Amino acid sequence: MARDTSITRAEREARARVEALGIDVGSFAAVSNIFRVANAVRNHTERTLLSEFNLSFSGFTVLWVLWVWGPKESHALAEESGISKSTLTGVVKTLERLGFAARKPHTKDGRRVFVQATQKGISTMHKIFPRFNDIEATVTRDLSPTEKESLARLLRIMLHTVER
Amino acid sequence: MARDTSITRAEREARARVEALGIDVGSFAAVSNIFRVANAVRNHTERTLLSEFNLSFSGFTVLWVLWVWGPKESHALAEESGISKSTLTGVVKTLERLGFAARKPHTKDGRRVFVQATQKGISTMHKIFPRFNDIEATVTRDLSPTEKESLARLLRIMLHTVER
DNA sequence: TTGAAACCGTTAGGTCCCGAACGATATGAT
DNA sequence: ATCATATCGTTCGGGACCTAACGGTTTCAA
Repeated sequence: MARDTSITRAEREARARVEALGIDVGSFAAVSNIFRVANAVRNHTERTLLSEFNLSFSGFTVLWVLWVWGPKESHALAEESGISKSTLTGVVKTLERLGFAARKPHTKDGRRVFVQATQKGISTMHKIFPRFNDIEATVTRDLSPTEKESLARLLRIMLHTVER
Repeated sequence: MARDTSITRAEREARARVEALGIDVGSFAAVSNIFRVANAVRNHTERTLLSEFNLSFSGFTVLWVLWVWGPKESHALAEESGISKSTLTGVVKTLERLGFAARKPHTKDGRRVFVQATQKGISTMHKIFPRFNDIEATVTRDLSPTEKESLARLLRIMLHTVER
């Protein structure tokens, strides 16, 4: 049986409304579907996995960054996690309360603060990440390995365009 | 000059950390790059365009759905916008305060409520949407039309997998 | 050495966001 | 006709999220 790659009713409706305005439908389709997929996967992950650990998606992201990169200064951690510095303050507070992360003042510069994952944070990531990857595998199960690679490649091109 | 399609330093670092755990790297790369791109484009759009109209990205999305579909009941509007019913209540309140949307009670069923875009809401969308599409075109400018179509197609497959 | 400028993380204020619980309304079986 | 059940939108509590403003710290030039 052929895979269903047809556009959704919603997308068809949107096009009809939008075509009159001289819109670039190709860009529109690409970008709006990125939002749809990201939103769906994020919500699903929060509900079915992260809630079990009292983690928000951002909390998970921040902890993941700390796990991958080791201790990081706040501004760099916020940047890498894709959130603002002020949001990070709150997220780290929550991670501290949960015992997943800790603050560590800079020895030389009184303004700067390091954040690092605790042992509990790391062992929790060891529990969560394989299950997170299961979700990633599930939501991409109808793509071939080549298609997954192609998808990642196209997104990397966009990322490169956007981030500078 | 060849386009830069290489993985980022962050992604390389992540792989090193993660490969020991028997992770499906293909799914990981595809999904995590979706989040990165979605986040970057969303933030950029809010800062450079939507803030001008005091709209959040969700507010914009909801108004966009109303523009495309016409009046909708709350539960369907929330579903279509990818947010919960309770969140929608707040977003619609904001849209009402801005004069972009209005509530309309159901004539037969006292529980149900219709939401619709006002004239001001519609004319605002006429202003915003072309500029939103400009952003979409910009962030995809390094993709060929064929690549954009391919990207949208792969995402539609995922959407189809996730949404049922 | 002292004062302006730059930089760092936090706080303040407002909206978004969710699940759970709640009141109001409708439905359907008895 | 009644009462349990289902459904609808809202409220509540708590965290996430942003920008702007802030206080503390460092840097660097006069």
